[in-house]
Amino acid sequence: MANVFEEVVKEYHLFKNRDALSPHYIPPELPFREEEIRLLSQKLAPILSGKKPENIFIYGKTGTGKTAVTKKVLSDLNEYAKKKNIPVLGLYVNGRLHDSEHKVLLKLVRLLDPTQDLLGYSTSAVYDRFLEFLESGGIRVVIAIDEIDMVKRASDLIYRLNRSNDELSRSSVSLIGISNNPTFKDRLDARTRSTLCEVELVFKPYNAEQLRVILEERAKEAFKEGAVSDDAISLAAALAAKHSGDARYALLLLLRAGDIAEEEGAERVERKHVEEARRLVEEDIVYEMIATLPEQHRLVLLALSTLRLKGKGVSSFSGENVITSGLLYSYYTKIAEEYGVSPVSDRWFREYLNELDTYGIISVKVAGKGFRGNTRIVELNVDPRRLLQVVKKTL
DNA sequence: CATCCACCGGAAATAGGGGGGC
DNA sequence: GCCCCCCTATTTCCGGTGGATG
Repeated sequence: MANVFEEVVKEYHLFKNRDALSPHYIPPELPFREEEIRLLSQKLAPILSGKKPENIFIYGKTGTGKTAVTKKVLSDLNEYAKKKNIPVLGLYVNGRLHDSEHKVLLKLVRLLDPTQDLLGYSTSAVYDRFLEFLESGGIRVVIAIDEIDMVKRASDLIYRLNRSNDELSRSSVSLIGISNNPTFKDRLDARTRSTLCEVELVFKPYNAEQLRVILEERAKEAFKEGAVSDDAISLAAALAAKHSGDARYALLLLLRAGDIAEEEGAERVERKHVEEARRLVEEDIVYEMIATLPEQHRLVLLALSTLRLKGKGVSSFSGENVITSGLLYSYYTKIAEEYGVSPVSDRWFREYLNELDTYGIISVKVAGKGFRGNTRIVELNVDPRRLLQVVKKTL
């Protein structure tokens, strides 16, 4: 038998460096973010002459380059400081991965000194070690906390880190908070807000033209010469522009389109591959959302898709089989019991239906003729089989 | 036409969980 | 550590809607 890996590991014929399209890849150049880079580095520059930079709050929608710009500036800062032998460090922490004060502090200590393992120590012990380390080396740090809105009790963390400047004489701590949640800032108490938001940077979404340039540049990295048509790139750019100017989405489209083209052995990535990729990506987003829905919502969807697949429903005056909310409710209660979950009241069930409707997963409409009063019928907007798979996996 | 039915959705009551003050 | 308060999720209550029914 031939080596199994001969089969599985196949050569790409279109991709040169597929990773260049991955969301984690930081390109050497960040087009259309020169101004943001300049501002950010300018605000951080005092740290190189022994002064504490102001704290900075960065806000912008997903895929506007916040993370890439911050990482780029921090890595340049580190590089420069190392070269000039200045005790300065830029640290990057993702708040989604380290979602509590304690976890962030642990991560910081580990970044400063990978040999330290403070698992199991109290928060204040970790904090003390952190300060000790800074002060002993006279190190000034900039701490960037990405997706800071995901950190529980973020204001405590901000307050504590900022206050550490009172206890440090030779060193300092500056913060960069990054968020794409517009309500995060408002949710902070006034004191924390003024602490964190000494300087504010807003990243605007890219437009279609800018996205096209970004994609072209990245495609040069990722694909072999002539392996992508201009059409494909323009379409991906246009679609992403509609998708609130999200560059990450644009890159994902191109990546998936590339995969599809590879798969079918096409000569080039064409428009149709991007169209196909878009369907896939869109679906993925929907099913991802479904998988992370609260349990009760998923049970409602489970009940609905099961009914649909069984073809059970009430026939309307036009002869179609439709599902009324009342019918669905009684079936949902049954399903919930089966899964050992106590069903919610019919009133709240109706709220669920409305929510799922605003998400676009289902549609509810007043039935009109053939049904009493304001009875509504429920329709499923996604494939019931796939939904069933996704939901059952999570129950 | 009067009444019924099946459901809609607002408002108030309640429960449960977490944070903050002492 | 304890208790209270607040916020959110949910239930309870109930008047409303509009076609069906006889």
